Amino acid sequence: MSLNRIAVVMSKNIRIKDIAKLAGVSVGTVDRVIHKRGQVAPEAYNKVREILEKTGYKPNLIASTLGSNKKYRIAALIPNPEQDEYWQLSNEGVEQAITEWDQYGVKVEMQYFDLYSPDSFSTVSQQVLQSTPDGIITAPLFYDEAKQFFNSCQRANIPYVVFNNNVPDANPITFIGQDLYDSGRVAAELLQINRNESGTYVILHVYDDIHSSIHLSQKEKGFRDYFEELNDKKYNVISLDLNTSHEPTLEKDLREILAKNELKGILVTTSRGASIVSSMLMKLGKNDIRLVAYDLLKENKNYLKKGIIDFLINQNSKRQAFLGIGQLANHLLFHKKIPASYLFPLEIISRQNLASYLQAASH
Amino acid sequence: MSLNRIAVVMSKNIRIKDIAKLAGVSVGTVDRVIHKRGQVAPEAYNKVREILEKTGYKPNLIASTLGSNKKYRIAALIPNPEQDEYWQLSNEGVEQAITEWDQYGVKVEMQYFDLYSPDSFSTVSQQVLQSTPDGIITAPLFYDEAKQFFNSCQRANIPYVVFNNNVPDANPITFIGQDLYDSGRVAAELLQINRNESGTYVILHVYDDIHSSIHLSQKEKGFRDYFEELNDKKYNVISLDLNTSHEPTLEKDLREILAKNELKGILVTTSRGASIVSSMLMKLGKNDIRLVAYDLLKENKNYLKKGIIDFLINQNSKRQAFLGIGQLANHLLFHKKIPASYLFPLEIISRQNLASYLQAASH
DNA sequence: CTGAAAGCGCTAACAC
DNA sequence: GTGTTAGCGCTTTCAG
Repeated sequence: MSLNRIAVVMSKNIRIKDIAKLAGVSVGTVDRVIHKRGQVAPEAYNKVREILEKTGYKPNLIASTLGSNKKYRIAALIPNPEQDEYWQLSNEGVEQAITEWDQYGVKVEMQYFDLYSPDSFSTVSQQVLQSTPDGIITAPLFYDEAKQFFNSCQRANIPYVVFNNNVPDANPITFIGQDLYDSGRVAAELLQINRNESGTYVILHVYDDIHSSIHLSQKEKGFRDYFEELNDKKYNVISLDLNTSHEPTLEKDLREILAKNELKGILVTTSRGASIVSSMLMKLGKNDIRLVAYDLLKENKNYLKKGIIDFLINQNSKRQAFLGIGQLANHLLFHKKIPASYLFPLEIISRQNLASYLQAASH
Repeated sequence: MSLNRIAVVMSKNIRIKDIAKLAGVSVGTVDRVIHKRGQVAPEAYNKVREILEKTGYKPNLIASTLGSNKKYRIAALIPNPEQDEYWQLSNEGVEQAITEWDQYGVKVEMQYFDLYSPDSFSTVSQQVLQSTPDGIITAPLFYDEAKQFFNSCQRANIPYVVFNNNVPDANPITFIGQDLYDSGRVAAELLQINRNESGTYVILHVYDDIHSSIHLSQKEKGFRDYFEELNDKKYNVISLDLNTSHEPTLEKDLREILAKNELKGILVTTSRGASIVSSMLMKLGKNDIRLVAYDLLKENKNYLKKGIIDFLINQNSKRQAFLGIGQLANHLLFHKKIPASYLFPLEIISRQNLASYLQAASH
């Protein structure tokens, strides 16, 4: 019975058993060559490889996971969701992933660190390492501490995925996030489009913290480049850091900025910075100033509906976390090839398409 | 040994075997009550149900599919992809689904009908029925023919999902598409925003075919409502049908329309209608007219990059088809509850975020 | 270095 | 009605 004959007769998927028979060895040996585990005589090895090629054998992943009956533990190292609504969304993504992957024997343990404390990150990351998970997902907010953590992971041979923002030389199995430079460009476009009058456009980093500076400066670069490429002197771009959490100070600073007559548009780079800017704009009755901000936070959605915020750019941290865990699980469970990075589209949300996004998020 | 005790001791997932032991029956019986197959004594039935509840039993889908070793055939009844790039995208979605679901024993057979021929749809749909697939996915472009087809499906007890556009009383297991009314509103907003000068906004149905009229009129309604709600006489909205495929006629008509001085913005409702409008705008050097169109067709992407098209609204027909098959497969394989409709977000694509979408589409 | 065999959790045919 | 059992395709011990 020739190979061809077989291929024709049983167009059914070919099994390890079939390979074994064709190669004149046992399933055990075939398994050994497929997974490179254990020693196999060169002769047998070559024969099996050959048949594997010829038949185009594709392992049945379902049977594989069932057979190995392995349980995997993934550690999710993220900022405390109670500190910030943006991170609450990430947390929801993790929770969604937990239910999704539970049936495959993948458990996800959440580990929260203090959003504002590098030390907290270090401490918790140590704990994570000590628990020797099979995989890790994290958002590396603090450069130095993250770097050290990743080194430890590499030494311990634990695969990790990075989401939200990347850091140089992180070398995760995959990075999940957005192109922040383009994000800044999109924001600029939304503010400027159709607006041919001269005027000032300001980019505000509200509640900015040192750790996110790289993050935000990329947005700023995109924002500035967009206007520069227009090559039109009538557009004036300025950027401001309002990195205090003292509300009165913030309000005072903002009041000054917003008072400028020639102010045409504002981009707030931090997702939770948008609400205070919105409320000030509302108080001052400035209806002709365009406002672009980030993410579907509760307040942001409200100000979008009211028409104070004109556009939101969705960073989709929920899906980022969900997908990150999915990638990790696929890597662990099915040994799937994972792309080095998965960049999310820059979703533009206005009052008109908000509902469509909210609804889609619920599935 | 109390239930509690067990829950604590083995936080491992509970198996059918465990249920059987706890209920004092065999796995066969448990299986019968879970799947309502075969007769079970009321007593046993209740006991098992009770244990099922108490333990919160979740079937292991992996084992389930492996054990049942069933093969499913899904028929995808879509327009010939060679006739239209939009449908080519759907076709790609189907192909993607094929590789995705192959390992689960789900085969998808594509059946093409002529995009412009209701009769072709009828003929092909007959063939599909005769092949008695386990599930069907289709885009019901022709109302009467689709209606009849769905009736037949119901009689044959074949589950079907509808995507792209819905028709009244289709009653699919799920509908996958977009909110077209909101789609029109989004388009209007993108044309009008920041533009405070008075002027005319036109909605063009290019190459419109009778069959898609409901489809397009919903977009038109959204478009008109947006402007009406602005309640400002300075905006003038008109709509035009250019339902000929005779290019010279089309060009002549277009030239007339575009010549109007007060024309500020155009929405082209059909995805492939955008390119001719774009090329005319370019030829006439009309740079101050805003253009909004649909979908990431090759030409549309080019005109977007060139700045002729300002925004594209992405209908994502590729993902629609992919997801539709996914829903069907989940229904067949895992008996998962499927939402009655899955509405896609209205994605706004500009020159600035185009790359982010193209890249995301490749994963 | 290799083969045999016992699982993984669920399904479904079969016997009683 | 119900229990038993042989698979599904792959993994992983355990002899030899």
